[in-house]
Amino acid sequence: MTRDAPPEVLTSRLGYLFKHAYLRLTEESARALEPHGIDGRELAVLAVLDAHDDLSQLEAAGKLAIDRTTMVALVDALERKELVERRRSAKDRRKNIAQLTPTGRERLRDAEHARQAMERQFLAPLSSADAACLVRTLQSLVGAPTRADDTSDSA
Amino acid sequence: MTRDAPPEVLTSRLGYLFKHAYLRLTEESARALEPHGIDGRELAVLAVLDAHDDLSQLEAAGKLAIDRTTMVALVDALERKELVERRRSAKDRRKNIAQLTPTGRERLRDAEHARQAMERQFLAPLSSADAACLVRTLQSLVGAPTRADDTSDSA
DNA sequence: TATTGTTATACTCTATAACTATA
DNA sequence: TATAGTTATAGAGTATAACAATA
Repeated sequence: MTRDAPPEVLTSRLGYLFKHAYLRLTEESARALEPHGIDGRELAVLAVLDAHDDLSQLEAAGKLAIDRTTMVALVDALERKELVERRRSAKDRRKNIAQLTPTGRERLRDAEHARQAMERQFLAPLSSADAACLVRTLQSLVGAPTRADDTSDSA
Repeated sequence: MTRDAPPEVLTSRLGYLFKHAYLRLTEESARALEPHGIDGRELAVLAVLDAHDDLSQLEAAGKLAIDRTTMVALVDALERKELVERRRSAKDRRKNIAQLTPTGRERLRDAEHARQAMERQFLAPLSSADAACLVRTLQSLVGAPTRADDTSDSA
């Protein structure tokens, strides 16, 4: 792919900026996590399962804002890597509780260090004030209620 | 999809923030552009073709950082909508020059207004200083050379 | 030989529909 | 009847390989 410097007509667009920031971070994330045998999405799953006790697949999917069918494949992969175990909930036998194995907890810790180092390097071109502003504004935009949320759960 | 408030373990991740900012903006963009019959990617193509004279498909693809095979389908769709025309370059008959039709120029103007209004609304939760900081830091991160660029054109 | 556009193909991510087992 | 997990399937979006026309 012939890669030019992006023209001003693109870098003034929020859509272009978000997309390419995301793409660049995903690349760096894959590079940083590759030695740990997982990708950024899998790391996020591990982090959520570690942060909340006894989450079912559906509950974890809800926190991650991913579909339950996507969650199946994600847990499959993590189980194959012996980082996560499924067990039926005793209270509700429809539910699969997904929990980290001891190996999974180790992997999470190591991979989180790699992720944090990657993020520091990613933000290195910015002043610390600008980096803080970026994170804060993104949190505000992502956490803020969507227009679609005004009525019901339409998205 | 059961949508929870995202837990802190996710909103502290740059990957999560970029991804969901991008997803939210894409939703709003689709909504804002829908009356104009195009999506954000098509609008970006129109804007690039309008900003540079006599771009070939490959040259436009380079500016947009998309693959030439993707460009074919994109120009196909825009040509079907009679917003863009292909013509063979007289200088190099391998090249297809893609240029806006008069209808395409009108559509670009109208859709750009819709996009700008959408972006203003999207950033409305932020102070104007924060909004400016967000755009500036994103431009810095996206425009800055990637580690992969240090050596050659590997990505 | 290399480049441009094109087509066919495949891969990833995601969502929808339908099935099963439980409730 | 409704819910949780699963499977099959399909739709975006993107990339690779191969081909025709042109350089």
